[in-house]
Amino acid sequence: MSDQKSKQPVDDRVAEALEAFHERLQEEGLKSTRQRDIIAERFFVLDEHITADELVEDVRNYQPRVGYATVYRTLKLLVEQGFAVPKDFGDGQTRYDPVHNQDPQHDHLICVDCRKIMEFNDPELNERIQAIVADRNYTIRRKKIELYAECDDESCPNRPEG
Amino acid sequence: MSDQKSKQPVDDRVAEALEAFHERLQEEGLKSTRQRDIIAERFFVLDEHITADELVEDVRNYQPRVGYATVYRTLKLLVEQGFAVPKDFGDGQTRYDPVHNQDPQHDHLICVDCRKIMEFNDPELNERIQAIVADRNYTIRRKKIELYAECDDESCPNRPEG
DNA sequence: ATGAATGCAAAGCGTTTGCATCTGG
DNA sequence: CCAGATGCAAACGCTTTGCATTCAT
Repeated sequence: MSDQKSKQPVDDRVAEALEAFHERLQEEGLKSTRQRDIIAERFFVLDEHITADELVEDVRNYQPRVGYATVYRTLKLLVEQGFAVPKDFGDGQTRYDPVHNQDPQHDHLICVDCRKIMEFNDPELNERIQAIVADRNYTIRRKKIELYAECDDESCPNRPEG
Repeated sequence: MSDQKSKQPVDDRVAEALEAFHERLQEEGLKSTRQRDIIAERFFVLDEHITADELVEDVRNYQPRVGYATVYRTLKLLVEQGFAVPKDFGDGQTRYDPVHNQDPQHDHLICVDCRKIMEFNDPELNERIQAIVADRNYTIRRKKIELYAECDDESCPNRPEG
């Protein structure tokens, strides 16, 4: 029922990601600004399927005057540099997942009723995918797997509909 | 006028789909109008990963004054009634796939360089997915699987590199 | 100091909606 | 007839961009 991601020290993971991000900025000759750092840090801390909107709101707790443009630009940067992956679950806004060195490519199981998003990582599934791609002489870059289903949570408003 | 993609009787499949669509309209007390019929027919005929925009352009060959609103509304109707599935490949616009009774749920392999979209259907993959969902006491409704990879086509740009 | 980053507002883009007008059952 | 469908334009929500200002290096 409950699904915890890991007991690893989250702060360490965040710090590691931030350090790598900062390194990359230097390598690229880009600047490390206050808002950029905060946005990246909060992005790694939140660690959810965050929308730009949610991130703006959160970051404004630390940097009240931050603009959407800056957050979008930073998200774009994070994606370009491989620290984030954009996801689309069909609700009109793009969500972003941080890419941790450890947990590389998880997939998603989404309840069609309550919209709860559960992550999973299934090695057998990944093997099969690898085989499918290799059979066709492709070289895989990334995958997007979303399973839409009904969960059996009591709190799920399984509305019958008309 | 030369755009057949299989040797199967495409016309039959289209006719079948149209008939089913028409039936459904009657069941729902909805009307069968000229533009609605054309849009649905062209949608089934094109049978690609069509965007609303492309469909409008195509339909205007038959119904010049058709508006985006009508096409979007018809696509929405097709989705609601189970004749179409919206897909998002991350390029900013929604694409639609017709749902044929036969070929139920195919997945996609997309070249990150030339954007070519290849369909596939892998029973083993489907089995594993079924297991993943069942293990968590979910009931699957639909899935979205997109594999982004580099193809080895000669016509594919961006091929070599470092 | 100087080019990059920010914030604001305005523009873009795909999609949806309000409304007056048509049309099919 | 009359609810439902259409076409147009305007509205919408998310995302991007132009530009003057600010800031890191």
